[in-house]
Amino acid sequence: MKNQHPITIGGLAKAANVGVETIRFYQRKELLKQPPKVNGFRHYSGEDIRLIKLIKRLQSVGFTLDEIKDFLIFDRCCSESTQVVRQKSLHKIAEINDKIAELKDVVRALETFANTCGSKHNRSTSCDLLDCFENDWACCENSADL
Amino acid sequence: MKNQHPITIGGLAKAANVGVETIRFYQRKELLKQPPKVNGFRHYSGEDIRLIKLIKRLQSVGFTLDEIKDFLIFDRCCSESTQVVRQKSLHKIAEINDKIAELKDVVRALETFANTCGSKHNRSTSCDLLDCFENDWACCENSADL
DNA sequence: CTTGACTCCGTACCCATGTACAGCACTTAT
DNA sequence: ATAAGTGCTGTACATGGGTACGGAGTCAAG
Repeated sequence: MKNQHPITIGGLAKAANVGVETIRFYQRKELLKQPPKVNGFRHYSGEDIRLIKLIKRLQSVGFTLDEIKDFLIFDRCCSESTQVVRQKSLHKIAEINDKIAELKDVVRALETFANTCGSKHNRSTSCDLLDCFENDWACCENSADL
Repeated sequence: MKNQHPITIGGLAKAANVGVETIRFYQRKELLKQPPKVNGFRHYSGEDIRLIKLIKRLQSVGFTLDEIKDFLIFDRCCSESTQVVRQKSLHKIAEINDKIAELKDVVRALETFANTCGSKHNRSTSCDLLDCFENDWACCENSADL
C-alpha cells in the first residue's frame, strides 16, 4: 500500500493551476512559507492550494505581490495588535472603494463613447474619446493632478 | 515680446506630472504621436497634456499600455467601422464590470475580516483571512479554476 | 560670447513577475 | 540495472513599464 502520496510541488502546481517555478518564486518572495521537508522533498497541504488561488485572484484584481504579502502577514504573524490590523484593513477597503469608483467612471465614459462618438460619423475633432473621458471624469484641466 | 513660448517636452512633463523619459517612452510605444518639430525640438499641445493624464488614469485602474493604445487607436485612426469600435467598447465595459464585481467581493471579505477575525482573540486557525475570502467568494475547492 | 538650462538620440539599466534550464539526487517501473 | 519522472538548487532569460546617462546641439540671459 502506497502511503497516501503527499502533495509535492508538482501536485500543488497542478492543483492550484500555476507553474512549479511560480511556487518557488512565491517562496523566495516569502508569500508562501517553506513547508516541511521530508527526505529533502517539500510536502504541501490543502491550505497551500487555497492560498495560491487566493493570491492569483487578488492579483487579477490589481494587487501587487507585495500588497498581498502584507495582507497575508497581518493575518499570519500576530505581532501586531488587532487594532492595527483593523486599521490596515479599513484603509485597504477605502482604497478599493476608490478604485471601484474610478472604474465606474471609466464605464460611464465608455458608454458615452459607444453611444455617441463611436456611432456618429461627424468625427471632426481629433479625439472624441478624450472628450468622453474628461466629461465623465472632470479630471484634466481643473482638478489636482493624479 | 517673447513669442508665447511653446510647450517643449520638459513643460509637458511638468504639466502632466510625469518624467521626460516617460513621454519619450510613450512616443516609442506609439501611445503618443510624434508632435511637429521646430528646429529639431518637439512642440506639444494642450491635448497632449490631457492625453497623458488620461493614460495615467487608465493605467491606475489597471489597464496596460497596450490596452490603452488600442483604445486611443480606435479613436484616432478611423480605419475601423463604428460597429467594430462599438463592439470593442461594449466588450471592455463588460470586462470592467466583472472587475468591479470582484473588487466588491474583496471589500466584503475584508469587512468580514476586520469585524470578526481581526478583532477577536481566538486566533486558533492559522489563516482566518483565507477563510473570510473563501466564504465571501465561493472560489476555492468547488469552482472552476481561476 | 559664454554659461546654464534645456533638447536630441541612443543605449543601458532597473524592478516586478515570472519562466527556463543545467546539473545533480532519489524513486519507481520495466 | 537502467531510464523516466520528479524533486532540489542555482542561475539566466523574458516582458512590461519605465529611468538614467553620455555626448552633442540649441537657445536665452547676462
